[in-house]
Amino acid sequence: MLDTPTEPSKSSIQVISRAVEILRAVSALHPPPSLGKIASKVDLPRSTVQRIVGALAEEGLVIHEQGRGGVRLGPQMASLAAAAHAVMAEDLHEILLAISAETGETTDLAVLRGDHMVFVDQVAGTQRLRTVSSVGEQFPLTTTANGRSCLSILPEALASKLIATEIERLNMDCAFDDVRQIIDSVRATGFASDLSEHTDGISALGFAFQMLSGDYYAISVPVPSTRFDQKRPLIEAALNGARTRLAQIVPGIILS
Amino acid sequence: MLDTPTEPSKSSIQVISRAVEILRAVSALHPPPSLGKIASKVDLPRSTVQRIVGALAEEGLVIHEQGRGGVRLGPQMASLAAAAHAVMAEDLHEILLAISAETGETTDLAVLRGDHMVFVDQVAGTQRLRTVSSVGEQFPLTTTANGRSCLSILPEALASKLIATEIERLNMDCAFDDVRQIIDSVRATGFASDLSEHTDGISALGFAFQMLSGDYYAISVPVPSTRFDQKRPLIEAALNGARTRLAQIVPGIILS
DNA sequence: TGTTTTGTATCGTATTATGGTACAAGTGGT
DNA sequence: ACCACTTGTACCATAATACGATACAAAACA
Repeated sequence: MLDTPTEPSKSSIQVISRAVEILRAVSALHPPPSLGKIASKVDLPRSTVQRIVGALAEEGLVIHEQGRGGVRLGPQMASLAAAAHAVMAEDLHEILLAISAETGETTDLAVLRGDHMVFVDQVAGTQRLRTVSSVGEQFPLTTTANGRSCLSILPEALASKLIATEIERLNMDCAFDDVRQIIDSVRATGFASDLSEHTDGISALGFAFQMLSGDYYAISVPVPSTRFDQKRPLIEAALNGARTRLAQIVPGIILS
Repeated sequence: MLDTPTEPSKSSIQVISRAVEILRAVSALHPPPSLGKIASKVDLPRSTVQRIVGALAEEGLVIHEQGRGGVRLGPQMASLAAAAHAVMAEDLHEILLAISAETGETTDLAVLRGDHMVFVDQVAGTQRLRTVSSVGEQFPLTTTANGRSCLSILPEALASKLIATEIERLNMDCAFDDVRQIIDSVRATGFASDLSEHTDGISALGFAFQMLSGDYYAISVPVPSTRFDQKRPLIEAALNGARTRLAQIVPGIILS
């Protein structure tokens, strides 16, 4: 039909491909687009767009703006979204379990929310002496392994802003460039560490990734500083395993 | 092809309907289902399911579990999900704007997270003397309008548990049944109120709803108690307008 | 007023998805 | 070891399916 030089467009159902393309267009175009706008954006006949949008609307994936024309993502989209989120949460939890099993240490999952890291999941370690922190707790960015790892993959401007505000907020005695240097070394090694800098006696190792939803997550393994050096290779191996696992289940994910 | 006594299945693209059905099946079946499982669940030939799943996989909406078979919701689903969430947030913000314009008062949006209400959005009122609270703040359930409205639409068991724990946590002097009675009256009137019970001098009126994502939200209008009685009819009207607006843009929404 | 864009509907055509069938690999039971 | 069953993958003739040009009323823009 149309030569597609950019996309091989292998063998699959065209309608679904087109429908997804339309959904993307709807979510991208900001004043709720009309059928014509969508048609020109995805380069399809208006009538074709009409049918597909009609089908999507019947499923509740899009809704026709009441009154004047316009198509927006619908509530059923959010419903499926929630399901997808739950699945990802499960996947991440399994990854935490694996890390914890390999290292015997506690493993944490945190997400960047505003200017804090917020713990959203945790798997306790099997060691007698183990670190504790609770889901929902908030942590700073510049002094923790997960915060630092997130900073290392954030856009330059945003990272700088967050660092500056946190230095001011916490009245830290370190200089802005000190933090920058730490972040640079995180980028170089792929791992962020925290050597008793946030909590005395606790060190941590971690890495970060950005979900396709746009959220920044970080996995970190905090351990008592007394055995940190000894266990570090083991933890790094486990974290690398988690990284490859993540890359498998989320193609195109941005890893630290 | 097949008689569909339950569903008229008007005129639309079957593939999309089937694809959505399959997506739902994938998200519902808990051990990541195989093609066969999906096929029997949605009552379609395996080969058909294979093609559709293949197409969905090419779009990243589902992924084949590595190793042994199994289909899960994919990362692109979460991506679209995030877009849908953003759209809903915009819609809600517009509703807040409308309420605030109609009443001249501040309007808040809160979501139930764990055992707290968390403010997620706010539109400031135009009155000289206006209430203030900040996004991210947390509020208890039993003494606030938005908390009470959420309790009124929560499943009975969960609501009871949350009420009990909060009474204990806050060392409240009121009895469990007192709160239950308040919630019952919320159910009867459709509005939850807070008459200077949470913050002295501030009263509020609100209602709650459950998004298709499963989250419980509440919209509330806090006003200085001095003018609460006078403005109450106006606020109720504005809130009712918001309710109908919500029902329009989110068909099937559960309102308080 | 005229002109463009909106949503909606119809309809003949051939492109499209269909689903029956088949095969190799792997699993669980006996 | 076996068999029975399910897994993912592939092929292909068929007709049902989605296609898209065309048309129309209404509303928005100029």
